[in-house]
Amino acid sequence: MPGSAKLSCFQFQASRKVSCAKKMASTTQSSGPRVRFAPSPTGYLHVGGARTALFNWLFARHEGGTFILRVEDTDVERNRPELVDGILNSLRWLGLDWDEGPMFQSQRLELYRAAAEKLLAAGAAYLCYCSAERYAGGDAAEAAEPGDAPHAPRRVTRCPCRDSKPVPGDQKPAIRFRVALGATTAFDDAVFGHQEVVNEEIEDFVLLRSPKDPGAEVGLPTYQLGAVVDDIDMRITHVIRGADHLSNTPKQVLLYRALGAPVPIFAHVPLILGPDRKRLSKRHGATSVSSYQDEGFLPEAFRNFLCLLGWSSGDDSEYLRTDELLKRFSLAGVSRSNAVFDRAKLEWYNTQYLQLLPVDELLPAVQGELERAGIWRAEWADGDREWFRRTVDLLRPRTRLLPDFSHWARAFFSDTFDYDPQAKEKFWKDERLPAMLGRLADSLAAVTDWSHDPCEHALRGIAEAEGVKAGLLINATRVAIVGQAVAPPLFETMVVLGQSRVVERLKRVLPALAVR
RNA sequence: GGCGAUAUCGUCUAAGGGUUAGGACGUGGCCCUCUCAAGGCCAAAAUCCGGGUUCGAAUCCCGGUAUCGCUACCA
Repeated sequence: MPGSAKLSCFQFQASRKVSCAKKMASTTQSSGPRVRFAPSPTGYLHVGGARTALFNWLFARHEGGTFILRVEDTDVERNRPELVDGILNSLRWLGLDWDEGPMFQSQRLELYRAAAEKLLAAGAAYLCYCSAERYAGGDAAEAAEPGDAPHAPRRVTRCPCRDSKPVPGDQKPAIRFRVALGATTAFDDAVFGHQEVVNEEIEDFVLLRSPKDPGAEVGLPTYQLGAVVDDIDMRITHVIRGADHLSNTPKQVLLYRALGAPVPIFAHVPLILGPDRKRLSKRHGATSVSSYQDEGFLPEAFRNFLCLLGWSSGDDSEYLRTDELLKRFSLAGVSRSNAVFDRAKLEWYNTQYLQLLPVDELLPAVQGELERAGIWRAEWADGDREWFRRTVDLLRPRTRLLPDFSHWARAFFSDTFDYDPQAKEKFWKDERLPAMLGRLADSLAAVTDWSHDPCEHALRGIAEAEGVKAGLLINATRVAIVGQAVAPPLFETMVVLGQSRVVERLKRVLPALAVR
């Protein structure tokens, strides 16, 4: 059996790597748990992956451990290296910072090959010359059209190469793990509890693929080998990942044992589903983190929402800021059943954060949005910062997503804005309005102390003189100065816009009104 | 087909043998009001089915069903 001699290779590798990665922070080496997030660059970071990353990150931070990032890019067919940056950016946007990595499996191939060779030498693995088709044996029916050809019950197929001395065929061999029969494999999952399977149910899974490249001696590692070898090498103590791996875990437990390494603690987290309770996929619309970023969600809101999908603090808290999350997070709170991704609730979280966040924390996000819209002005960052702050504060109870600041609230930041036809239709009906608004413009122009009450007095005075309800004039004025039916209370809006702008916009609108 | 996992309002979840089964989103109503939000109040809304164990079961056990996952030289 492989002893500590086998392990020493990994220990050496591990310590070398760590000392390299940590050469700057050489002071206090954390002794807490070590966890990792290991995406593969076959797409953008999707919400399921993001939540897995979040749980890992929360666990690491809560426990004072280390969060490691590893890119699992061993599938050359589906791999898209250019996607890595996007994944890293999404993690950064979510505020999930990592302590080590990103490591790339494609750059660590020798490690996996060495491990496979050792297993081979120890008899824990064997060479398999079968093509994938031949290995699958009589199971070709599986590829047939669904609906017909019911499956024949079968046990896991064992490759003929396993026992007989294999005859090399025309293709180079893959290396398969030799699952020991007549035993069971068990582990305790931190979320799903004790798991046990009889080894007969575990197929002799591939460790190293047969080389595609005619020149290559050995092939690329499969997920099972790569993940286990790396988790050993990186001294991962807790493997927190999606529940789709629960059924694979016994294979990995077998691998840890065969490699003479301690088995980490596994914690599988339930999957995220679409509204139809199918696994969340593109069919359900936006599934990538970046698309939510683009839509104008706040990362903290998104994080809060994601965290409460499949995890509960145990009490009734819904609104949990990051420090609160960090304080409370534990694997014990992770649910065992899959959760439906509920966009409406996500939006609710966003409105909550838009309103409850200290304004100053919101300003950079709003600035970013205005920049995107091309209406940001540099003076709002320094001289007029207080004005900007007040305006954002005034607007935010009515915002749901960041683009609201540059869409319906555009008139607060720019002099070029559109008038909503429905708003005009609704509030510019009365034929007395042109005259009243003209008078209001004059009256407002004469105000000396431009603030809430004088504005209100001016308007109500005119409404009274004309014998109309103040509301009529208020609503018409709102449309005139911001182009929208939806906006903050009128007199606060006036104060924020400033006297000259309000008067100018009222006058500008008069001709159009008179025509009606 | 085999193996595994899961099952509480439409959705996210709380209640680890004794509660009128709680909260949140969403939905409906009312209040507030200058539009629209926000906010406040109220309402409807659930223990998958069947057996056990127990004085007592959402909770423990068994069976069924449904759903999800794995069953790849994907991860």
